[in-house]
Amino acid sequence: MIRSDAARNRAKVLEAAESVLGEQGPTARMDEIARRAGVGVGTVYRHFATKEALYAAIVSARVDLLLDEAARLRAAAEPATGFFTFFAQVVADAAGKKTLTDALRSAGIDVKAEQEDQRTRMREALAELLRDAQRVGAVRPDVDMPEILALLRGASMAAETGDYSGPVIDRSLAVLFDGLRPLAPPAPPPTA
Amino acid sequence: MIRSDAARNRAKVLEAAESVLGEQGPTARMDEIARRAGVGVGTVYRHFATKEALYAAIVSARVDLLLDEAARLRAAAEPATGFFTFFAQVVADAAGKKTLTDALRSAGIDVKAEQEDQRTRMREALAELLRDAQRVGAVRPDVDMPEILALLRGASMAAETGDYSGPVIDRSLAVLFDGLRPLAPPAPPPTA
DNA sequence: GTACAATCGGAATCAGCATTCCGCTTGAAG
DNA sequence: CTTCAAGCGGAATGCTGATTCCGATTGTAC
Repeated sequence: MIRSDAARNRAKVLEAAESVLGEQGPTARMDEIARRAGVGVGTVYRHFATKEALYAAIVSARVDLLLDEAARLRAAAEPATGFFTFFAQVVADAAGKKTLTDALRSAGIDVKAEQEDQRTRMREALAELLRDAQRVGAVRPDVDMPEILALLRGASMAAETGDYSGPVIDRSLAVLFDGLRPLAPPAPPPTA
Repeated sequence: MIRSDAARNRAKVLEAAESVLGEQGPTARMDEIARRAGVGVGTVYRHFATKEALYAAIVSARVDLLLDEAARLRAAAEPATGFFTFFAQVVADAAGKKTLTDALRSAGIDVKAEQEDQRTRMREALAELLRDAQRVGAVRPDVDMPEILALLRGASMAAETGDYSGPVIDRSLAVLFDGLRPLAPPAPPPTA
C-alpha cells in the first residue's frame, strides 16, 4: 500500500520541481525545490534518486504531451498545417521555460534509455508530419529532417532564453515558415 | 619593462583558454586551461583576475573580429549580399565553439561595460546591413531587428552545440534566408 | 488503541572547483 | 656576476550545492 502522504508529497515535489526547473533551468538547487514543495530535501531524494532523475521525469512528461499533440494533429488530417502547428507548439512549449531543449539534443552521450526512446519518437512524429506536408505541397520538397531538426532546435533554444516576447517569436517563426514553403503556390492536391 | 616570459605566458594562456573554452564552454576548469597552457593556475590568475575576465577577453576578441568583418562588408558596397554574408559568418563563427552566444544575449543582468558596448555595436552593425539590404530589396521590408536578432541567436545557439555538420547548417541557413527574401523578385533599385 | 514499517526533515558529509597564498625561480638592470 | 622585484607553480583554502544518514513522525493494518 502506498502511503497517502507519500503520494501527496511526490506530487508536491513534481509540481515544485516543474516550476523551479522551468524558471532556473538545470542549475536550480535541490534545496529550493524542496522548500518550494514545503518538504525536506530528504523527501525529494526519497522520490527521485538524483537531481538528474527528477529533471528527466519532468522533461519526459512534457515530451509525452507533445507527442500526444503530434498524434492528434496527424489524426486531424490537415497535412498542410499540421507540421507548422506542431513546430510552433514545440517552440511555444520551450518559450520561457528552461527545460526542454536538452530533450531534443540529437547527440547525447549519457542519455538514459527512456530519453533516447522519446527522442526517437519525437523525431519520427516530426518526420511523419513533414512527409505529409510535403506530399500536399505545403513544404518545399527539398528540405529534409536534419535541417528541420537544426531549425527546430535553434528556435527552441532561442525561445527558451526568455529574452524574446511572444510577438517577436511569432514573427520569427513566420519568416522561418515562409522559407520552408515552396516558392510557387502549392500544386492542387492530386485528388482535386 | 614587461618580462618576456610573462608576455609569452599570457599568450599561451589566451591560446589555451580559447581552445578549452571553445570546446567545453563556460564549465571548463581553470586547472585544465592552465595544464593546456603548460603553466600553473597561479599564472593564469596573474594575467586574468577571474575566470569570467578570461572568458570576456576571449569573447571580446572574437566579437571585434566580427565587427571588423561587418565594416568590411559594408564598405564593399554589395548591400544585396552583405547582410546574408555577415549573418552566415556569425553562425559559422559560433559553430562548434561554445563561447559566442552569450555575447549576443540581448538582456544580460550583470554585463560589464565593455561587453555592453560591443553588444550595442554588434546590433548597430547588423541593423545597418539589414537596412542596406532592405533598401535594395534583397530582404523583405516587413522584418525588423527584433526578429532578426532572435533568428540569429537561435541559429548561433544551434550551431554552437556542435551537433550539426556544416552542410546541415548551410541548408538550414538557406531556408532561413529564403524566408527573409521578398516573395517577388527584388524591384529594380530606384536608380535603374 | 497499539505496533511497526514507511516516511519525514534537515543537519552533516562529501566532492568539485574557483581563487588565494607563499616560498621558489628567473629575467633584466647595473 | 649580483641583486631583487616580478613572475611562477601548485598546494591549501573556502564555498557552493548534491547526496547521505538517522533519529523523530505518522499512516495503516490488526
